[in-house]
Amino acid sequence: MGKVLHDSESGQNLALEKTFHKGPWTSAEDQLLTAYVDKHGEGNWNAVQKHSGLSRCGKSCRLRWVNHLRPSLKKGGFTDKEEQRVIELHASMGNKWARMAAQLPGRTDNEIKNFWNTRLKKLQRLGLPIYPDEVREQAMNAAVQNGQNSDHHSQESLEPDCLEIPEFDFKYLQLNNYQSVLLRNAPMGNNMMKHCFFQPNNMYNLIGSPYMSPNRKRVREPETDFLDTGGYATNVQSGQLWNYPFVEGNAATYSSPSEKLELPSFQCCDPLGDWETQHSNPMPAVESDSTLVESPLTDCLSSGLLESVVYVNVN
DNA sequence: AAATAGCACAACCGCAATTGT
DNA sequence: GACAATTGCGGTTGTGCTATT
Repeated sequence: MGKVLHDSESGQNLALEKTFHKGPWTSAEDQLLTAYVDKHGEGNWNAVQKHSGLSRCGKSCRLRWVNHLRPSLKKGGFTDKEEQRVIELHASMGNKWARMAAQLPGRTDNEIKNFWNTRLKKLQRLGLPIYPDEVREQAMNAAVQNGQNSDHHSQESLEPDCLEIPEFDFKYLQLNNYQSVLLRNAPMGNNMMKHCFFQPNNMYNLIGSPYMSPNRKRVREPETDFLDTGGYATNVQSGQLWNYPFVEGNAATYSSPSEKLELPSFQCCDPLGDWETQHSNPMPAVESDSTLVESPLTDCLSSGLLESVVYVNVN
């Protein structure tokens, strides 16, 4: 890249201004950055280009180091255990990639984010639930317990700086009685019912956001776009407990101009009404990300948790 | 063989928080 | 306290590879 000319006010005097190289990193650049960090340590990233000869901005250097060059990074795909952990963490804290990465040694937020988004797309395309059955079961159990114990929202439990995340703690999940009844009374064979309930948005809206701390002020996106009715959400428009099918495939792309949902809401239907009716409606000829029905499980799926998700749906 | 879709990954961007002056 | 610089985070996009049609 090199340099770019910037017009001065008059447009006559052109000054050379340093710009930074973009795009994929070369091994030479990696070496320069690694050498710099070895010598000076992490941090002060804007000084890198000044002292190392790298023509990269500080942000880019930091990102490269954190995501690729750090010696502690784990290489290779996610193990089943790591997958499980990611799912649990996501169920617990949402799109808090950095926090999730802190719980997964050797993994970066970017890795986790990519993993999750890929997984999400895949599941959405298949019309499958985001969270495996066992995760949902745990959540439901916790929800039932919470129904008996209202002390789940203690100040202590909301302590923001408490980054220590329980193995899989759904104690923050809150369900009101109505939802609990719904869950308990859902027909056993009606997986759709359960799926609806534990789709991401719902899950998120069930969470008391314990990690969005008062101290840690970073509040970049609304925790929910739904009415907060005490730990769970209702659809603003319909007043129902369920979200309507969403249209865009990716969580990140599902947003209104003014506000963003943290997760996609591709939940199905009116749970109180005629799920059967809706479910029996002819579906669009072409399946898209906005298609919410469970599609025939003809796709070949990768091994691991995803398969288990498929399995529970088939049965 | 070419076109297309899906996937995995890398990197950039904008914004907000934090830190330094 | 105000401002600027730096850092960190999450969303998004681009690219290359592979599988499928």
